[in-house]
Amino acid sequence: MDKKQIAAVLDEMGTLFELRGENPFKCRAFHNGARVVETLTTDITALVASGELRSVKGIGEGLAKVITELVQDGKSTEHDKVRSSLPEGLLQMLRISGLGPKKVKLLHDKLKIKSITELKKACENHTLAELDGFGEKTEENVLKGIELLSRVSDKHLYHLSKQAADKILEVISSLKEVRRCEVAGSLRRKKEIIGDIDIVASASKKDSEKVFDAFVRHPDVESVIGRGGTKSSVLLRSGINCDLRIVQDKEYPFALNYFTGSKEHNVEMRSRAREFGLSLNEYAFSLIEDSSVRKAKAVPICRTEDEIYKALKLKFIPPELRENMGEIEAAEQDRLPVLITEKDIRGTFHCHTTYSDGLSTLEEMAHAARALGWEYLGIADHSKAAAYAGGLSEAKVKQQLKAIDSLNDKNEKFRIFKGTEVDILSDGSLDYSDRVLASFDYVVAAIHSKFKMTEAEATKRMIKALKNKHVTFLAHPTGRLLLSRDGYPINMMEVIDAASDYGKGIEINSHPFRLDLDWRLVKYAKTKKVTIFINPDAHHTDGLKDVAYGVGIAQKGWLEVGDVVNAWSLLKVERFLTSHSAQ
DNA sequence: GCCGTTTTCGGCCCGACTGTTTTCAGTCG
Repeated sequence: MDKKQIAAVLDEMGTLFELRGENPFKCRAFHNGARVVETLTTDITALVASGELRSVKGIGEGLAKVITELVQDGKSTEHDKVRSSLPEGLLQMLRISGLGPKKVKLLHDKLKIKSITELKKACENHTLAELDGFGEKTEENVLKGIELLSRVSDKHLYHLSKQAADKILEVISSLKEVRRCEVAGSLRRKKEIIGDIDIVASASKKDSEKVFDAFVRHPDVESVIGRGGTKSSVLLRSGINCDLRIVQDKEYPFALNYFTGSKEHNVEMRSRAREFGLSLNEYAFSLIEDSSVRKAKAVPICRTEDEIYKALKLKFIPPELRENMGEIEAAEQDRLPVLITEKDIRGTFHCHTTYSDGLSTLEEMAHAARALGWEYLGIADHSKAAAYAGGLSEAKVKQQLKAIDSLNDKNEKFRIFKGTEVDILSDGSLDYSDRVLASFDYVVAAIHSKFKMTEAEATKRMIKALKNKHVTFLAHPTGRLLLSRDGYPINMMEVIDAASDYGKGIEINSHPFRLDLDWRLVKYAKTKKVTIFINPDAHHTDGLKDVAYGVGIAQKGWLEVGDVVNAWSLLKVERFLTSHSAQ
C-alpha cells in the first residue's frame, strides 16, 4: 500500500469511529494521522522498516500499529473490524450536505436506515420527522441533498474554479460598498483540486445586504443555498459552490487568513497564538484570561495578513505554502523560500507543433512565445512510436531541426531549442537511437503506453530511461489526469532519487488536467536537488499560458528561481543544456 | 488516540448557520 491508500484507510477509520460514536479526539487523531501520512516526505515503507514511524508527530502507538500492518500486509485487522461493524451505505450517506456522523448514526440506530435509497424512502414517507431533532425541513433538505449529490461534484479542477471565481470577484470588487475583497480557501492556496470557492469581502454592516444582493443576482448563480448576516452560499451554473463572507474592514485580514486555511495551518496558528497569551479567530486577536498561560501585554491590531504573522513573530507565509508542511517553523527561523513567480519565467520546454499533434506551426509557437516576452522556446514533438500523435520519423526529425536552425538564424535575440518528447518503450529503452537523440539540444522522456504494469516494473522502466545519457528530464511523471485517471502505479520517491543520482530533471507538467509532478513531491525533489522544468505541454499557442498553473504548483513545492530551469537566462540555459547533453 | 519547557494525565481551535428547539446540538468550514 502506498501513502495515499494508507491515508485513505486512516481517514475512513476516523469517520467510522465517528459513526460509532467513539471519543471525538480519537476520531480526530485518525483524521489527522491520515493527513500526516499523506504529506510525509520520507518513504513510509522505510519508516516502518526502521521503526522510526513513532517519531513522526501525530503518529503514536495505535496509528503506528495500523500503518505497519497496512504497509506489511496491505490490510489492517482493526480497519476490517470497524468496517464490518457498520453498513457500507452509512459512509455514502455522510456525503449528503447537512448530514454528519451524529445524524447518520441516529438514523441507523433508530430507523435502521442503511443506505441513501432507504433514506430517500424514509423522507418521502415522512418517517424522518418523527425522530427527535429532525423535522419537516430536515426531510426537505436531505432530499435536496440527495438530488444535489447526483448532480454536483464536490471536486473541481483548479483552472475552472479560478475562472468561475474571477468572474464573481470582478462584480463584487467593483461595488462601491466593498472596501477589500479576495478569493480565499484552497483556490488561494492553488490546490490542484478545489472543493468550493470562498470569497472574503469587507464592507460596513449596513452595506452588506447590498453586496449580498449583487452576489446572489450574479448571472452565473444557479440557485441560492443559504443566506445569513455574514455569509451567503450559492451554487454556480458551473456546478461549483461559492461562499461569500462579509466582515468589517478591521476584521478583513483575520477573515482572509482564516478562510484561506488550510485548516491544519490555522490550527497551528491558533496554538502559536496561545503561546503568546492570545486567542486568534476569524475576526481578531484577543487576550486569554486564563492565568495558566503567559499573558500578552496588548491585543495586536493588524491591518494586513502580514501584520498577523508579524504579531506571532513569523515572516509572512505565502498562501501557497499554508499546508502545515513545515512553513510555520521556516517562517519562525526566517528560512522561507523566495517563491518563483510567473514573471520569472523566461521560456519553456516541451511544446508541440504541427510536425506532430500540435495545432500551431513552429513559427506560430515561436511568435507566441516572443509575444509573452520570453527569451526562448523549447519544441519537443512526439517520437515515432507515438503513432496516434503523429510521432516524427527520423527523416522528419531532420527536417524539423533544419527548420528550427533557419528560424534561429533569422533572430538572434530569441532562441528555439531543439528537443524531442521521446517515448519510453515498455522495456525502458527509448524510441530513438542514441545517434538521433544526440542531434537534439535536449531530450524529454515520457511514457504514453503500457499503463498497466506493476509498480515495480513501471518504476524500473522509468529509471532505466532516466539512466540514458541523452535524457535531460522526465515528462508528466505519473501520467495522471486529474479527476479522471490515476497515474500509473509508480514509486515516485525512487524515481526522484534516481533523477537526483543521474543529474536528471523532472517536469512540472502545467496542463491544468495534469499538474504532474505533484506539488507534494516537488518539495521532495527540491530536497534531493533535482532540477525542475515548468512546461505547458502546449499543443496550441494558447496553451503556452498554462505555464502559470505550473508556477502555482512550483510555489506549492517551495521552489525558487534557482530551482527552475526556465527561470534562468538564455545564456545559463544554453550552458546547462550543453553540459547536460551527451554528444 | 496523541501529546508534553504546564510531561504519563488532562486537554485537545473557534464561530456562524440551520433547524430544532425554548436554550441547544449538529454541521460546516
